[in-house]
Amino acid sequence: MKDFSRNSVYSDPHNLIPDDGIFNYLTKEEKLRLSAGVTLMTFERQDILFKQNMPSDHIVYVLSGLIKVYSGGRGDRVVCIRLVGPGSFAALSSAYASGVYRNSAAAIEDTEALMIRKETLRDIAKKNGLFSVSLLNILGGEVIDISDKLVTFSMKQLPGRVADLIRYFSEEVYKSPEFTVSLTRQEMAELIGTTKESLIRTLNEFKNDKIIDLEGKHIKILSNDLIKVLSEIG
Amino acid sequence: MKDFSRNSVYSDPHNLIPDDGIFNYLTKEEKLRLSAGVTLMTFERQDILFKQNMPSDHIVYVLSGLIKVYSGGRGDRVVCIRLVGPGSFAALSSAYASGVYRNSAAAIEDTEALMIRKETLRDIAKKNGLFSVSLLNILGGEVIDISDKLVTFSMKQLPGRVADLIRYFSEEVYKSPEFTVSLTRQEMAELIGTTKESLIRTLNEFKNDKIIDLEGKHIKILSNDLIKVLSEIG
DNA sequence: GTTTTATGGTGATTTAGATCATCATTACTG
DNA sequence: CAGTAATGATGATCTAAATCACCATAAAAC
Repeated sequence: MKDFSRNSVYSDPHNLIPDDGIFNYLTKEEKLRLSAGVTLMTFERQDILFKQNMPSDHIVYVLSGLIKVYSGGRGDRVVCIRLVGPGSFAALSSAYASGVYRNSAAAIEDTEALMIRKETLRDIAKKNGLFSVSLLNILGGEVIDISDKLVTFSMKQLPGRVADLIRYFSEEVYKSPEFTVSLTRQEMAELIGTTKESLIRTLNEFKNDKIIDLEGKHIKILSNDLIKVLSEIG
Repeated sequence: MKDFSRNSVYSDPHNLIPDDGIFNYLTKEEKLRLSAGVTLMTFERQDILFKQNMPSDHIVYVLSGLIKVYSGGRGDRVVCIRLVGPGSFAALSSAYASGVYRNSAAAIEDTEALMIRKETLRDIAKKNGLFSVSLLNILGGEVIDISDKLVTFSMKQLPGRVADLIRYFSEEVYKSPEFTVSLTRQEMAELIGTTKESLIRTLNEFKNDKIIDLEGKHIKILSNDLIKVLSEIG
């Protein structure tokens, strides 16, 4: 579904539009038109890609790196809605259902991304049914992912949520049972709706129970079965 | 955005497809084709429209009444993801991003709905760009709504969530500052991720504080300002 | 290199809201 | 119309996790 593979999908230096996934549905001519509405940008860790309530002119397509989409609420509390890696879009829903960005986004790792003018993308989608069906698939997937997260948030308690987080990292973001996270504890906590203190405690419980190996930002899953059980019983 | 007006959008008894909203983007011929893949169904309160994990053959378009889309989790805990009233779709995301229904749906009030074969809808969308752009707008709106709910769930505490619930009823479902809910306290609780006991207590606090008038299922907003403040401070 | 600012980590305390128990009331059902 | 089931309501208790208050590193800035 999502492609968070660790390297860039950007190949031909003379055409900004990657020969990849959804863009395969575009004709050569459409790619050219789209390319004219695209800017290639690089971001360093902590750089803001867009901010909540700003007019949403662009859709983001991540080529390499990793970004977080989050919503800053009252006070200094923050909820991280999702991570977006190579081959995935951010702000697609804002482009189709809002004149402003409904969330903020910031780079977690150094990131290369295409900023696609939303008007250009929408014009092309209007005329290319297969392309818009692909966009529908993507947005449908987003609805499902966020719904699942909503269910998780209101039903599972901390151990289950932390197990989910580890599964998310190993299955979708880093695609390995052993990985080095590029997020701080604070950011990890924001991803599962808790505080850094509670996250740290739960991670250490997992370590003591030999479910994971933990050294700073390096995590190794020792018992995938236990992780799955914890994730399922909540 | 959503149309939860209390009466049916279904008009012409000889054509199943309403002359309404998104269906205006279809040609006469497309309406006929779509109509061939549509069944008009009526449901009574508590009837199931579809269940989580069943193969998703149909999309639901509500003509009259009210349904809830929910996710049954571990144990007997349930989270209600959203209500769907006249003029809105259910299971659209499942149709585009999953072979099975990712949630369940049940009628809250007696409901008339069109069951639209998802293959037919997708075929038509593939060829009609304006129609699929409308679907993109709808799915984009769903992403935004659920994201907002996720943020609410992880940031606001009960008074704020109950205030949100009252706003949701008055602004989007019943479209009046005074209304009679067709949901049980249990169902209201499931909509904001709490228990019926806690919901009842909070509603009574609102009543004692003269923020609402409450008599059984009949609710009247006495101070919209306070509701808004509560909703905003969380 | 030394100060300052982020981050990681821990224990003690507090608290919102879940859970449990019980009863009243309404509404289905035979 | 009695009897059972579903719903609404309240009080007492319990608990998971937030909050608060620190300190230890690690990383950035001067």
